[in-house]
Amino acid sequence: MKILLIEDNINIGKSLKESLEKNGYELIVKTSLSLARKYLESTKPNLIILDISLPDGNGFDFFKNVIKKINIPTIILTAFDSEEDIVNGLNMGADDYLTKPFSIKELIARINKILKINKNIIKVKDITYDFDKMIVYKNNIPLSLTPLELQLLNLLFLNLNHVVSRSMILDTIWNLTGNDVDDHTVTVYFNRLKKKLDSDIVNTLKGIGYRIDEE
Amino acid sequence: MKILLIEDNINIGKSLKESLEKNGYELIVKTSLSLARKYLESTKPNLIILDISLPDGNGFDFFKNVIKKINIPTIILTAFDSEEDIVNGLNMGADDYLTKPFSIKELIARINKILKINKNIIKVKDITYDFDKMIVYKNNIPLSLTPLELQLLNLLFLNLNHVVSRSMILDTIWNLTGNDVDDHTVTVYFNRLKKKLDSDIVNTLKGIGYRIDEE
DNA sequence: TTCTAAAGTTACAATTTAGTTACAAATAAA
DNA sequence: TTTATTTGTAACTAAATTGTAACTTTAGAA
Repeated sequence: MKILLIEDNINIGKSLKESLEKNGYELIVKTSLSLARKYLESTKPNLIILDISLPDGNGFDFFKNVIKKINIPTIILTAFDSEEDIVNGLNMGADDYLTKPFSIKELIARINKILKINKNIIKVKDITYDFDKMIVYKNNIPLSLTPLELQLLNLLFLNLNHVVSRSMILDTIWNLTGNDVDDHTVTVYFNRLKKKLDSDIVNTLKGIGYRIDEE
Repeated sequence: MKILLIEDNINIGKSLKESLEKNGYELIVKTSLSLARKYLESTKPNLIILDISLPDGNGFDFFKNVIKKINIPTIILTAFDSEEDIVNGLNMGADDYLTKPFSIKELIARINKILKINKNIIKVKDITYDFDKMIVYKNNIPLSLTPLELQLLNLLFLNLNHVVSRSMILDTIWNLTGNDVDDHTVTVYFNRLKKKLDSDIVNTLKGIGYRIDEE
């Protein structure tokens, strides 16, 4: 498990590296937002620990503009301990917010919790979908889906509990801005997908789209 | 959303009740573990806020022996602020751990996070409308509406507390700039919709339009 | 209170939509 | 190159949705 620490205080970086490695994590430390951004271009860590006050900018903005888009769980770790900052950080979508000075053990406990929750595996009824591996299992037995079927299912799982419209599907999977496109293709694909899944996890909303619900 | 607070300090109970109710939550307060246990026999709240030091026992044990078994998300809220207690509480499986004195706003932000509050749900009387799933529930039982009926209702919910005129309906749903269009179609649709909803949430304003009011 | 226009109600035929199956073209693998 | 797999299209079926017409009721103005 890879954790990225964005923090300019070198002492914190050093002591965290030691503690986290003892707990089986790999810690990468970046001391500025620009270095972090560069790192994130080529690597996707499992979790980010983010300081707010950094030499080349503000962590809140970085969270909103960069991290949210690539969807990596984040703990904000900062000296900014005002109620407003904490509430703001949490409401922005940070998975946790810790104020300095902090307990390393507590941080590790909170990291463990978040990584446990943010497993990239979703199970709905008898179907298990692994986002990282892009594998679909039915009762733990891998299904063989074609690339397009997989993309389709991926889109549905990415929008778990949300309706995905046919036009969005055509747009995302076929890169077509649905106007005079053959709409039936979507129907046929869902038919194939449903047959392979042999499970009623895919809901059809006539005239609207398709949806998978969490249980 | 029902939240159970297990806490013997009556002042905390009172101020939390007020704040949480402002945020759309229902708070039930129990001042001892035995009372809480009794309550949990007949009801399943969506979240529990648990104090540790209670007149008839220890919150940690209660969490392990009672709450974990019925699997309800829990925030531990206590004066026990030692690193050991915090780590212990989190590792036991509590969803969060806050120490007293605490900020009510932060608590609410953490509650929201845990409940993953979906702001895209509106409830009016016995009808619940889920914008994400595009489902309408009557007393939590899904109604089967046709696409146009759903669009119609969607329009009314989007304009909650505001009148939607017939011409706007024709314009939005039927893409017609209402002139010589058959106006009665709208009437018929509202008739069908009202019949399915079997609830008096849709108000008719003769000569003006239709409206749904928040409670 | 009466009258009238607006809204409610019911029934039905026409249309739309999704599901299904089959097949040929395109692509990838042996 | 041959073979297998994947992909897009077409034709058909079944079912639900939709719009209209004809008739009734209601609310508010005169």
